[in-house]
Amino acid sequence: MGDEPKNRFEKPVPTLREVARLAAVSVATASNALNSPGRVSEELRQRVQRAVDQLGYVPHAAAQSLRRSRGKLVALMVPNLRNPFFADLVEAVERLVFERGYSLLLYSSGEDVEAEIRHLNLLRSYRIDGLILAPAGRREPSHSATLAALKAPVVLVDRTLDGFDVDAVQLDNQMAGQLAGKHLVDLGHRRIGVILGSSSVSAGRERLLGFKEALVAGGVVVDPGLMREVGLRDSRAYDAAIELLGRPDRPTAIFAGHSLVLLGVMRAMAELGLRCPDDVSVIAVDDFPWAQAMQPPLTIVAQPVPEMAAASVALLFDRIEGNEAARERRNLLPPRLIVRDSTGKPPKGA
Amino acid sequence: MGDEPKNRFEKPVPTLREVARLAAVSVATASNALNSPGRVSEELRQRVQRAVDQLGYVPHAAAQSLRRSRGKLVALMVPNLRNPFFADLVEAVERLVFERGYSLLLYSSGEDVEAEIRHLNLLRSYRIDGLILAPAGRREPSHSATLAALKAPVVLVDRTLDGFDVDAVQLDNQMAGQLAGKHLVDLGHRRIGVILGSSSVSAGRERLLGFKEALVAGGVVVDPGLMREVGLRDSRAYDAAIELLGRPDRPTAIFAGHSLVLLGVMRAMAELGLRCPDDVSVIAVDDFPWAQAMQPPLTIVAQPVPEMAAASVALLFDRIEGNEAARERRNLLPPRLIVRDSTGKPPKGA
DNA sequence: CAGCGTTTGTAAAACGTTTTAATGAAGACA
DNA sequence: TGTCTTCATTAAAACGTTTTACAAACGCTG
Repeated sequence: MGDEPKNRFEKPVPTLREVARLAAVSVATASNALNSPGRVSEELRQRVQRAVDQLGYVPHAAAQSLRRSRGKLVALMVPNLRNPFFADLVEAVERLVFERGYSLLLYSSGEDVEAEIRHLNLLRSYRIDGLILAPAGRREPSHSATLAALKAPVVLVDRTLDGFDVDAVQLDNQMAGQLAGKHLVDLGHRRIGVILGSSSVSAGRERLLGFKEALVAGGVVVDPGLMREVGLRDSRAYDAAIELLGRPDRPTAIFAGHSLVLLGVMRAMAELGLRCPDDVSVIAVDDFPWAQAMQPPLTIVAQPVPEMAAASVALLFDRIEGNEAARERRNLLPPRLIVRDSTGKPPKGA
Repeated sequence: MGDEPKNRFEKPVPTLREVARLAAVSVATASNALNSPGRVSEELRQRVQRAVDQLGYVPHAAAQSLRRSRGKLVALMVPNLRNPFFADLVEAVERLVFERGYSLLLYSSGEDVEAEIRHLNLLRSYRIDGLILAPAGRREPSHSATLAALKAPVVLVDRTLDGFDVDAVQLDNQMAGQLAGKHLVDLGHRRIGVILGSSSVSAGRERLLGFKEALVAGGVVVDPGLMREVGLRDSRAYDAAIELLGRPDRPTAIFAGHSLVLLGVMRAMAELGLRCPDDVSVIAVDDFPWAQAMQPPLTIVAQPVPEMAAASVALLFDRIEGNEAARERRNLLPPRLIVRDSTGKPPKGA
């Protein structure tokens, strides 16, 4: 009954025109009062401000974005939010981006390069100001064109796309591998298993490289038979661990490429009734909240996530704000070895 | 060197005008060909399509959003990405939203109601089509106005805002509490400690309510002295657990309100050298990947995260697509008890 | 008071779309 | 043949801003 508008939302959103009318100035003046207060007398500025407050005016981002060509919009794409490293990264990036008055478009590629490309294409519509990308995997031929089509600065984080000249922020993965390798060698391990996420992502390759270096430097021969490369699904890490730890001459220590692999390894050890570190020492890259609540608390090579987030955002906004000067910059951040109780001397018999 | 444009991005993004020109039709026809193919002859449709492909045209979301009043933009705000429950939720929601051709603006309130309000206000500019909100805490006076100012449908998830008539998707938290309580009572526990996140979030209150019901139904008296309410920071859960488990008549079982609390409890038990479940049984709400890799694997009341995500998105798009019919709908999803090894009979002496 | 730079304000164009209303062409009908 | 429909196409207005270019008013200087 009645002639009330069926529309659920009573009053339309106030526009700048109405603000201007209420303040008895032109639209141009209203706009100036808000954006370049210098161009307008103090009196009018206040009048406009009052009108804004009274009406609860908020600028229409789409209209602004159309006119300027800046949408105050930044995109972040990660492979997988279930990986605590990326969850932390997203949380930190969101905070920093918000502080600058920007909003964050979030995409998850699900570790699937094709999905990644599809997402990037949808993204084109939004005319984002910049993109922070943790790529799903190795560089695809289409990457180049797709990213260029964005026409916005790109910062790569965590993983790189080979031969791609954009800014990048990464863990010093080689050093991370070295830290882990040296730690195990120093403890006296000589037969060491490695389970890697995927060597098709740059981070994995480099971690392995550093790890091998450390072993060689410690006079340990690296046995290719003790290395496994699982995809990015943890169940496969579990299988690999079962197989590696089930053999008669099982390794005395395992190096896991990242925390999701570690998850599989720990499940496998529980399954096989192996004790840590008494039977097998375990170390991995990627700290995460649960690492210190495990029994035993896990020895980890930690990534400085807040610093990585800060560096990515800083690099990105540097470009956004038009500092075209430098060519691409690569920002390597140092890992930190956190020794807890999952690593110890190898068992006597071994 | 020479007279190349200094601008880093060579060609400007193609516009619909240029598509139209290339296809030798008017802009209107080009637009129609893309949006309402029925209104245009097949021949022209194809010509336009070819031009689009050739130029790599992508519509300008801001311009579209200005003209229609639909931006293909949905916002999701969660309290904290470090909580694996929310990480999973975001991942699932992103996928579903993307499938519908929308993009996701992500915000994290950091469990801070004031930040939440600030975020919501920034959000107003974007004229989003809808919002999925997991509120940081209890309802604030400003919530009502702030959400209304969004002028977009809102779906609450995980937590509700009391007395707020919007669609909501939640775990049946009371049942979750009951499940946990009944499980412990059935095992024979009588002195049971409870550590809750915060009773100012609806989920916490309801879990506690159900838990008590189960105890009472099992003829167990609930001892208020064994209940602790910690904020949302895990360190406080740790302190509470240390205190509760340090007393001479320590409880034989602990019920943790959610996984971050559980984290504190497990650290405390390690600290105190208590074995699980031999000394103390532990159960919590919120499954997470690491729960089954712990020693022992943890008994958990799991939330059906994918279903919750699907329900929220479905409810939201139902509104977005204009089904105003119903009044608010509340969608309670059932929890599932996953019995692993962290719960057992109480120790003999107790 | 003429000339001139400086403020302060505004009208109007522009951004890239969608949509409404108008145009014209081609058949159908008498 | 003229009129009436239908259909495909388009010109132009609109969405809510920012910005450019100009006008008016003011304060100086000589």
